[in-house]
Amino acid sequence: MPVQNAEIAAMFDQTADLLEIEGANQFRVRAYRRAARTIDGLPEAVTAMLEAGENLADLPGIGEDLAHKIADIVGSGRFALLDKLKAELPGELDALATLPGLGPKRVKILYDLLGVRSLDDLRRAVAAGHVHELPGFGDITERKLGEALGRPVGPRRFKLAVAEAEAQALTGYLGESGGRVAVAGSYRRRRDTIGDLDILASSAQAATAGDRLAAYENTAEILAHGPTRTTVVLRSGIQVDLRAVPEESYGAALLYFTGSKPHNIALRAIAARHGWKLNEYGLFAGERRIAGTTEEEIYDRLGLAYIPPEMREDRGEIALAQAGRLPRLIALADMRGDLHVHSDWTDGTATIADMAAAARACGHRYMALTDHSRRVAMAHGLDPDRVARQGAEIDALNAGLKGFTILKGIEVDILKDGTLDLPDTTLARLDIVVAAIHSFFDLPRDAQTARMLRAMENPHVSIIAHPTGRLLGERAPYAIDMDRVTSAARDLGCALEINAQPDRLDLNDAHAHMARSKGVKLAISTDAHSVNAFQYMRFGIDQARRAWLGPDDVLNTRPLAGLRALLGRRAARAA
DNA sequence: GCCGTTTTCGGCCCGACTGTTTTCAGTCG
Repeated sequence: MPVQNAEIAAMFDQTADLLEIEGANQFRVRAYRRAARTIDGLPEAVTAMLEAGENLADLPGIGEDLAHKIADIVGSGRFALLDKLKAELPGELDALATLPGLGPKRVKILYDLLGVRSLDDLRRAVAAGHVHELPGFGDITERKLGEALGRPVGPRRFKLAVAEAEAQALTGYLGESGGRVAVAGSYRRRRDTIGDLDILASSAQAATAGDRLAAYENTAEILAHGPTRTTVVLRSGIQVDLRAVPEESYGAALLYFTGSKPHNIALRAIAARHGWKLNEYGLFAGERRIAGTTEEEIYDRLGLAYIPPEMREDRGEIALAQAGRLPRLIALADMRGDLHVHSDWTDGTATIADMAAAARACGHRYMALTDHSRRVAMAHGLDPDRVARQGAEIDALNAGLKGFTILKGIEVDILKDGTLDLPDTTLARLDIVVAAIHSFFDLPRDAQTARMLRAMENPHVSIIAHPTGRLLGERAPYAIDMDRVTSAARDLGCALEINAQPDRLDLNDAHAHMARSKGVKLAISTDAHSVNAFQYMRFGIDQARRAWLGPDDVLNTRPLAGLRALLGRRAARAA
């Protein structure tokens, strides 16, 4: 099986971790991390790029040396430098460094002086009281490490929708004291999950915001509390970092704390090339502040078009902003319909009429009713007869609707062998066919990919729903070769879905970006099972913007006639 | 290890907070 981009990125990240522990040149460490981000964000498989004769050294952050190393990894499946580092630093030292308060230097001290190689080793050393005697350690550090070891391991991430509810309550409370309050960080970049909330407060008495956060009723623990920065953990477990900044630095601080970190580093490098300095207080020429009140003036001064937060990942957006060629990103207002909707005919909670009314209340002009097919027995999936009867009900409803249309659709199951759960004769009578996998999640990668491709080859299939099957925090995506799936989607004229359910957000941003770069059309749909679920559309829009999608990339920005034309083009191949 | 409006070597983003120190290193974002 060819080496995946994510595997190469993981190897480089681990190499960076271990190099750091060894005390290697920090810029060499950074080079590996940057290369890992580049590889991870590529729209195409590295193996395919090499086969096509492309020079990997042309990629940002990858030079001759790393290009050769990547080629070696692709050829052998192994990375010699990483193997060597693992031999020199056995155990799970990189995992140790994820504990709060432990970085590369202290991990090295623990390893050198106490032989600590794993979390269990450290647990024993703390219990034995050996840690506080080490240079650079003390009683407080030892106690905090003991506490951290007692908690579940791994950085906890929260779904965007969960973080949003928490953030809105908190900013409402903080805003009561006056001044501006904004949530920055990965929340503002609209990542699908959020590690912590970065909140910016600007007011005449800026420092009081920190005091208010410390006194917030949902604050469970105060980790740090200084004049400009306060860090707490809320009862929900979400960590909150609050920075209080003066009004004239608001834009610089918003830019800085929105990140991403690689984006900031790239901006600072541009500032440095002008002989300027960019920090969270402004853009400075010597002592003189030349920008900082707004993000816009900083981008402008650096010779860049304004980059929307969702694009700030250092995935090529800075070069586009320099050239004035940033794409016009899709917005919620562009959406004209929803193409994945359930009713109480299967596992939805509302009637078709009520769902249509709710979709219409969102400003939509159409919705595709796509209930489950018979294979999903638990949801009372539709057989051909019920599909026909449902179609009659939709005809009757449409006759009474003005300015809104219910499209006849189905979410048909993709069976284990890639055939579909309903006969072509049934599918042919529908306006739109959404196909999805709901079973056999653990097939081997090649088999799962072949299954998906076979389903896409059926010309009645308009859209593949939630193409990786992931449930955030609950179920990993099934093994599937998205490079091949997106290429097949392009070749076959089949669209892929960005499922807007906060638990799914599937395709994710990177895969949707890959699809867009190949010219594949996407549908952004809520998979609504209730009237309130149409509100989820905005989370799908978030991920679409992170994937650089514009209105033209998306099926359901089209007026109904335009949508029918696009769907018809696919169906015409069937005839 | 990368990279070039400082162009093939010598730089590489920058500041706050904590704990362990007694002027600062490490960590974090």
